[in-house]
Amino acid sequence: MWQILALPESQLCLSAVLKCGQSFRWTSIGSAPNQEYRFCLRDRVVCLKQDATTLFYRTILPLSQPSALPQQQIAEAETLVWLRDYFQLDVDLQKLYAEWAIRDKVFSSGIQTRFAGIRMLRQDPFENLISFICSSNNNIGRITKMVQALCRHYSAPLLSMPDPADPLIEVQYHPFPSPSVLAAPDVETTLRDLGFGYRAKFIQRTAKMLVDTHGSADLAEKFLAGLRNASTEDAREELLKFMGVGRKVADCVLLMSLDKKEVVPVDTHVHQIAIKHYGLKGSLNAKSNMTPKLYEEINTKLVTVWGDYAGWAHSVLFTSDLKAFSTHGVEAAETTLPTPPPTPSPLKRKGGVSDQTSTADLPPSPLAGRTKRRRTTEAAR
DNA sequence: CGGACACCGCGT
DNA sequence: CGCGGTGTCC
Repeated sequence: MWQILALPESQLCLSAVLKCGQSFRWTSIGSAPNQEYRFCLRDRVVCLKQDATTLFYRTILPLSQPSALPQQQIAEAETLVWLRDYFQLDVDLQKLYAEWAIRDKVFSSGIQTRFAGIRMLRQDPFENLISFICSSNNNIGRITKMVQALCRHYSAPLLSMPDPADPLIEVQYHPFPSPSVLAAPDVETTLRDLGFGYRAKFIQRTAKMLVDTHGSADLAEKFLAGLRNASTEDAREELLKFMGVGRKVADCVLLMSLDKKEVVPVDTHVHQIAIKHYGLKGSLNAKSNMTPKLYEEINTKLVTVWGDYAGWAHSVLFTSDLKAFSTHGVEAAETTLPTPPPTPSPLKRKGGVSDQTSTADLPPSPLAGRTKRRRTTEAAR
């Protein structure tokens, strides 16, 4: 039943951090052995699980007949191809980490070992675009709920299965809705009622603009995916045309969906990291507005430090700074390093400047120990 | 062009 | 009050 997901480096199974795009959820595959993580991938639900040494996957097809073994094998083969694409397994991550460690002391002193195996996912452009439109003035926990509400409300469930943690609960797996569905005029009102606030209009307008411009949802999605072949500057220019998409959101989509590996999205959080570790001017206390000029300044600096995969490096630093991962890999680092740093995280911020990454911002991780599980019976992919 | 300011709702 | 910002106005 379970298939082996062959990995280019063993560390991935132990400490990969997966940001499941549409659910906008950070989770660590390695943090809770043998727990399942599931998400919709195109026409199916994919389950991931890992033991001490290996990452496994399996495929659940909708309406799948009990037998049909050949069909299942074909599906597993397809899933493997898609997972390799989704995890971008052809990118040699160890080589990248080695380069970052040479270029950057922050990497070589702790981060490199504690946060090994973190790779950028190649996420669907449309769902990622909408997810990040939701992210303005917002925190991860609420963004996750909003995107799940979007899926639950605007797409039919692919299938339903018992919750791995509690088999008495059936979980419905909804794919991300199509642009044409979200383009309907009444979507704005509905999303407002669902608590999306001013972002309701952005989502509806963006979806409508996509469908109107390209004629159909299918062509719209093909257009977005086609931006993978455009230059970073051209692709960014296209993204900035959408309502609710500024520089930060555009850069997130460029990096996480459009293969622009060098792009470093700058938010207040990254700003703090840049000040603390990379000599950017600014105060850790005063919240200065992010001007285009300052954005470029930070961006340029970080690209200079990290090189042409700067966006990937940024993801590692970002994860290491999340409170939910503040103790991640600390013990491993202590046993490996002769002189371990006394602080749990070298990047840990001080003071109450922007404490947006408290654990309360994060939804319960499906692979982390479940202490308090929400009663929701549906899961957006 | 850069600098204010509002924007929704939720958590602290 | 502030949040992993953006549109709009001046």
